[in-house]
Amino acid sequence: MATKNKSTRNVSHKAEQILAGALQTFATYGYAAASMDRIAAAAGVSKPTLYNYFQDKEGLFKALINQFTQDKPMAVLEESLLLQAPLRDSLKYLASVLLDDFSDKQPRFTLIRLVIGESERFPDLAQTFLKNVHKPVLEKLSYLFTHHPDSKSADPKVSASMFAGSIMHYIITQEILQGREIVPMECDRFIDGLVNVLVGQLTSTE
Amino acid sequence: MATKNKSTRNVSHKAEQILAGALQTFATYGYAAASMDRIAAAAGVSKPTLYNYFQDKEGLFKALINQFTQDKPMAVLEESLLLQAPLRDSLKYLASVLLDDFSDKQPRFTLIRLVIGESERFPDLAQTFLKNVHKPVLEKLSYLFTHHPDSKSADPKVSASMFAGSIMHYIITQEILQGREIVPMECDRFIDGLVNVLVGQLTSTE
DNA sequence: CAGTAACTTTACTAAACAGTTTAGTAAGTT
DNA sequence: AACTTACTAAACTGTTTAGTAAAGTTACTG
Repeated sequence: MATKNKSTRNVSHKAEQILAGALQTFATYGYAAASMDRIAAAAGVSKPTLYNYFQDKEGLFKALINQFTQDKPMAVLEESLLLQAPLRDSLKYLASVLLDDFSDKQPRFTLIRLVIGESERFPDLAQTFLKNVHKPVLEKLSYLFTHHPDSKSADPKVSASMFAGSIMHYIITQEILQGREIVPMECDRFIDGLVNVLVGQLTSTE
Repeated sequence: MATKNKSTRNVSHKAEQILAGALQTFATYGYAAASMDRIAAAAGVSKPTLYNYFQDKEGLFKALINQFTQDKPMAVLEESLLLQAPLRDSLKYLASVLLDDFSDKQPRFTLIRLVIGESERFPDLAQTFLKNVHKPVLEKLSYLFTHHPDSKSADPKVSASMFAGSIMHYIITQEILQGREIVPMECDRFIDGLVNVLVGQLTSTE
């Protein structure tokens, strides 16, 4: 009785199973080259079951991307806490959260690659990504650069964009484009330098 | 007699014609969903001619991407000139070159999208992009942050990465993901703020 | 004029694809 | 036992695909 209860509480267990297989397959092949047969096989599910849970390939893809854009990466972090800690520490913590801490890491990077790569064919997914994932991050950073006592930022929105942009660019070049050998940059060194530039490196030697 | 000379001097005119059609088609559909028939039609060329100039679809795609990674965006800019001008001006000029000046703009952004989107299937193209396009930009910026008298950068490589990363991120969010409405940011304000943070905004009010 | 090279149109093959249908199975419910 | 729900495996439809082959067309060249 530990392994079953097929149709009782498992209302959407199959749906999650399908989404997991879809993520793996879309990540490997991209949207167009990922066949529904392969997705079904990767999910351990028959093809008609795919169409039982999702209307068509497009619907499955959109559901997959939308699922990822639901869980905001930094919702955990209270603004009040970030304002109490030294700005340097808060930013370092935010950087580490965005870069690799918890949350499996690789699926998130895959999502970014898919959203960018298919943005011409699925522009609404790009908009959703910006609205649900990117914009909240920017706003939290802007709030921090505006209200934190340590901040001397002349333009908090630009500072926020630089912070988020530098990190997203780091993810793209190092993880997505696999540039660890061609343009090497150690993660901690990057975070340190990034925070130093944005908050001023005066307090570090003291 | 003004329109023809079919096989005389036009040694690779057809090849360029095909590449132009391929760019347009790959940009619209992505790699997998761009059919050779559509590419031929877009290029104004018959399908067998495609295969006369390129071995197969993969070869055509690689040739297209490699063509773009040949012309470095900042090869024009002499290091000596950049060192003589105020750092602020040099950086602003570099930013405007990377963001929109000359070079049609849109094809370059399309290239970035394709390289990112297909990086799983064509990892060697991603490597070529990093080596031929991204790395030279980083090195020129590093050189500038290291040797320019105005520069007080504690870690020039990180400063270079922040500069290039912020601009690439701006291109991705604003142009590729079409975020002008959701996360608006005026281009000049962004460049000004970016340069101010990286060189210090002291000299601007004076 | 004959020849050649580059191209065209047309037609084809073999495979893969999205999506559907059919037939059948395993389980829980009444 | 009969019914329902949820699934599976397999075959099938119609379309699209990459890539090739054949035969005709155009224009330059000797």
